[in-house]
This record gives sequence, structure tokens and C-alpha cells, in this order.
Amino acid sequence: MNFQQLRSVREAVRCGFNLTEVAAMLYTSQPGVSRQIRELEDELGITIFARAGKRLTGLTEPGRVLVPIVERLLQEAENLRVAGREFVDRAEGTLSIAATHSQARYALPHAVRDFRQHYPQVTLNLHQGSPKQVAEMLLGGEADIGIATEALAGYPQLVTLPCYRWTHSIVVPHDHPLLHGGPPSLERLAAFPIITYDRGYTGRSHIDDAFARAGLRPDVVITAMDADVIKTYVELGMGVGIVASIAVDPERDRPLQAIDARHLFEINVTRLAVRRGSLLRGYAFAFIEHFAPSLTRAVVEDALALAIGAEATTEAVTSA
Amino acid sequence: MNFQQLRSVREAVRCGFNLTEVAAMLYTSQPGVSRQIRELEDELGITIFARAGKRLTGLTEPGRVLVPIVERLLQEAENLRVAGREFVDRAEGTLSIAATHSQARYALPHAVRDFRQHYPQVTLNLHQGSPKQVAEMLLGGEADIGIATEALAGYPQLVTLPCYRWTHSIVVPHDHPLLHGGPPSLERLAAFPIITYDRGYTGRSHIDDAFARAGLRPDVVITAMDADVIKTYVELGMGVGIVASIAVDPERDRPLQAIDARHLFEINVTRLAVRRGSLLRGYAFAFIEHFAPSLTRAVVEDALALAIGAEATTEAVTSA
DNA sequence: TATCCTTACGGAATTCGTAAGCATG
DNA sequence: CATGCTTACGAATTCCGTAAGGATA
Repeated sequence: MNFQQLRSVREAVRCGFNLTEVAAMLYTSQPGVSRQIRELEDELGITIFARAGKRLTGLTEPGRVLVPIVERLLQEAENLRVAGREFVDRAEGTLSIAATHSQARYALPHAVRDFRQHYPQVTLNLHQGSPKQVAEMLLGGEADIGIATEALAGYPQLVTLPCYRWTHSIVVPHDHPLLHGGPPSLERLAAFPIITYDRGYTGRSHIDDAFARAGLRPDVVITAMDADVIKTYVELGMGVGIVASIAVDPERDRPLQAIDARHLFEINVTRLAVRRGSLLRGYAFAFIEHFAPSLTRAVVEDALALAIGAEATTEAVTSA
Repeated sequence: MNFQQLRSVREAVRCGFNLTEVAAMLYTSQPGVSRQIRELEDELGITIFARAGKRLTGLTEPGRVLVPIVERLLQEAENLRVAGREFVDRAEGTLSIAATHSQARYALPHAVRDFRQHYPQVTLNLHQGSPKQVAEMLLGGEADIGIATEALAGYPQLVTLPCYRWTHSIVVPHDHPLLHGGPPSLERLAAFPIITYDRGYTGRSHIDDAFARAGLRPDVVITAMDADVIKTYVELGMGVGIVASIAVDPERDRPLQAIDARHLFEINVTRLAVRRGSLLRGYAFAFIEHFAPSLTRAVVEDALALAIGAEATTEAVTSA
């Protein structure tokens, strides 16, 4: 058993069982990968991959059990390297953060600025993507920390922690009817064409939920992945915008006016996620604490140590 | 990074930093081991072992962090092999059980007999030792399951589960004064020379505690590791025995009479332990359930999944 | 027929053990 | 001076990539 065999197996799963692709990912030859996998199967005495003729098609029953162990093993190997680097220089290295546009644009800048002052030697890598992509970057080991409001739950391999709460605002051009007559109701709002986030982005689900519960079918005319695009179309008079309150700045967005909408839509919680079982650099904890002061190193480490579905043990004892 | 390097590091810690001994354990040459360790240190960029001149003396600060990761990694590698074997043949393999004399002699035989009937192809390995040795056999990977009444707590790397409760009995020759006058008190008992278990064995601590709480200093004239020895000396009239109730059989121990002592000493709980993070064969779960029916596979797996000191996470969230 | 995995083979790199060297208690 | 780690070197093994072969959509 060696690491190259294990890497080949992990990568084969990730690449959809295409060994040619695996070889490219691991910078080696395709026959090499084929051999690595077969040798591991021989050593363990089982077949990990289901084959249709010569082609790999999926995992066998044993494979489904083994692959998670392989993943954990390689994760620990990575942890070893990370731990080494931590002792070489606590203040030098790389930190990869995956975040949605909203977070990268409005929530992260302060934390990033503070972090860079404290750790000028750390290369900060900011990846942007949909919540799903954020989760996958974490799972693939491309990102150390993920930040998003939606879709981070439902990955048992990720540990998620609440960072902060926020609400939506309605943005409209000056002299819009909604500015008069007090806080608007969902009914009044639904009378206008709506411009808001794509499904799966920045609290969109809470917006849909609110309208659905009220029995309303709003006319969503434009959707976008970020508030900047939404605001642009609102300025053009295409409709009424619904964005995260944090995304509205009275100074910058002078052509627009914001109406607080926290009475209409459920409160959103932005969450931070890390891969379960991963070892974080010291400065990663520092970044997290800059971003969400309640998430101290101790809190994050506790959450990382917690096992999947951990519950109280039964201390049932039979009498002899 | 390769497995031989990691094995060398783990074994070096276990062998008290004597690389010559490590080489013997790993069936290789001493310069080889030396090189493995040096190469891993070079690759990680840190020194794992503290050196006095050319001699290894202990772990460095980084070493103390890295070694537990190495142990987990090698544990996962072992899990991989175990998982493989499980799929090769569910009913064939080896099961190593470490137990104290009391358990091996009185509690285990029924479970062992039942187990052998169900799994005739499994080689059963029964190691005997002190509770401390039981714990160390688990930690060293020599035993899969450990069973003892004392000293299994206090090893964070072990998961312990309660199996059954039991109490002590007093054993005396026929016509002994303690047989008359109702259930004896601690005071009356302390008036006789006592023969019981060694410190650290089979509920001895509860015996000492009871006397100490009553302000009594019993005259313990003989101690032994097992009830058979104790009973032998009681038969010889050397004193009054205190043994686990389970160890007394009216038929076999005809020269003796037993007096229930559950009113005098605290109830004992025999515990089963497995190494945290280890993967057990299916038949290991079966054995555990034969031994302690309350410990179903689900219960044991839940306990294994629980992390060290797992507690509820704080869901404290700051407001944006 | 193009894609994808396996088998075969030869060269290169790695690995490992023996022997010698050196420091320490 | 015995124990224990390191260095040096040569042989054996292992590893890996190229080239050819065969199966499948």
C-alpha cells in the first residue's frame, strides 16, 4: 500500500472513473494509474471499482466502504504537511477562501484587510463561486474556508458554523410609489416586477418562501448572482430590487433608495464551513476570528472535533 | 512521504526512541530506520525528535503535534486492510481479545463458546494481563477488544463501554464465625485477616474505599491477581476472602461458603474498550453483543464515532 | 472509429542492507 | 568500551513511461 495508489483511487472517484483524466490530474501516465489501482485491489484482495468490460463504471460495494477511509487517510497525510508548515513559519503560507459574490464583495473586505496587516507573509487566495461550488472547493481540498449563506448544510463532510445574521432590503429608484405609505407589505411588493438573486444565492430561498406562504406569485423579471447587477437594472427602471441589506450603501448607490425589508423575509444566517477532519493553520483561525469574532479558535476546534451525528451514548448496563 | 517513514516514527516513540530496537520491530536495518526518519523530517521541514548529540532523546514540540497525526494515519491504513478482509470473507479472520484473569476465567467463557459456534473460521486470540496491560495491548494494536473492570478510563485514545454490573462476596471456610449473626458489617469483617485482589485488579479499589470511608484499616494478609489463588488460601484457613461474586460456585467450591457482600462494597462495572478510530470486523461486533447484549453494533459504532470530549457546539451568532 | 483500459518491456530512479565512522554515557 | 546514530557505497529491487493490444460505445 502506498500513497500513489490511494491518490489514484481518490482521484478516480473524483474524475468520474476516467483513468485517463486521473493520469492528467496526477501528472503521470494512464497505464501507471491503472496499475496503481489494480495493485491496491490485489493487495486488499477485493475489487474497488465496478468494471464494464475494461471500462470503470463505478464503485463496488466494498469500494463504497473503502473510499471514505482512503479519503480520511489522505486527509491526515495532508494534515501532516500542514502541521509541518505551521512549525516552519507560523506567519507564512497560503490561505484559500471560497466565498459567494455577496460575501466576497460586502462581508469579507474588512476581515481581509485586517488579516493582511497581521499576516503580510500569507498568500491569500480568494475563490468565488456559487454556494455549491464553494462546498465542492472545500471537499476537493482547493479551499480551506468556505463562506456562504445557503447550501452549505447537507454535506456531512463539512462542518458549518454560523457567522452573522442579516436581512434583506428593497431597493427602488427615487420617487418610487413603495417609498410612501409606510413599510410595504408583501402584497404591495408583489405588484411590481421583481429583480433579485438567482435560486440558491444569498437568501433567495427565504424570499421565495415568504411569497409562497402569503399565497403570492411575484413577477421575478430578472435574476442575478450579485447585488451589483441587480442594482444596475433597478437603476434602469426595470423593477424593484430585493438584495441583502449589507449590499446597499446610501453614498455609492445615490440613484437608489433602500427600504428595510426585515419584516417581510426570514432572517438569514451566513455560515462558514471547513472540511471535517482538516487541520487549519494558526492564521486560518485568526482569519475566522477576524471575520466572525464569536468563532474563536476554541469554538472552531471543538466543532471540528465533533463526529458525524454525535449524540449522547447510552450507558445502559445489564445486571450480571 | 511513505508508510515506512511513518511506521518508523510511530515505532520510535513506542520503543522509547531506540532506533536499533525499532529496526528489529520493523524487520529492517537500523541505518534504514535512521534514514526514514531523517527523510520525513527533511520533507516536512521540521525536526520531530529531540537529539542529544547523535542519540534520540524524545519528541520536539512539533513532534508532539505530528505523532498523533501519524498514529491516526496509520490507523486508517490498518482500517483499510481490515475493511478489505471483511469483504474477502465475513466469517474468517482473527479476533484478539485482551482481558484480565477474572474476565477470562468467569465472564468470557460463555461468550467465547457461543462465538466459536457462530464463527468457527475465526481464530480467537485471548490475551491475559493486568488492566493496564489490557489498555496497552489495545493502544499498540495487539488486541481488538479489551475487557476489564478497572483502569480502562483515563486513556483518551480508548472508547469504553459498560458491559455488566457485579458485586463482591465474602468467602470463608465452613463454620466460620461470619456465617452467623446475619449479614456482616465492615467492622466485623475487618476483625479477620483479609485475602483479596492486588491493587488495580477486579474492584479492589472499591474494597479499599469502603474500608477507608468507615475509618477501618483491614489486615490484608495476602493479595492475588485472581480468585482461584484467593480461594485456595481461604481453604487453607489463612483468612477471609473477598472476591467477585461471579467467581464463587457452590458446587466447585464445596470447602467454602459465600456470603453476599453487596451491602458493603460499591457496585462494580466491567467495561469493554476498543481503540478510538479503529474499524472492527463484523464478527467483533457479534462477539461484543454475545458478551454484553446491550452493546449492539449500533451502540458500539455510535460510541466509536464520538470524538474526544465531544460537547454541544455553541450556536452563538453575532448580529451584522 | 474513437475512446479507454490492459499488457509488455526496458531504462531509470529509488531503496535497502552492509560496512565503516563517530559521539556519548 | 559498549551502545547507538550517521555516512558511504554498491547491488537489487521497484517504479514508471512508452508502445502495442483489445474491448466497448
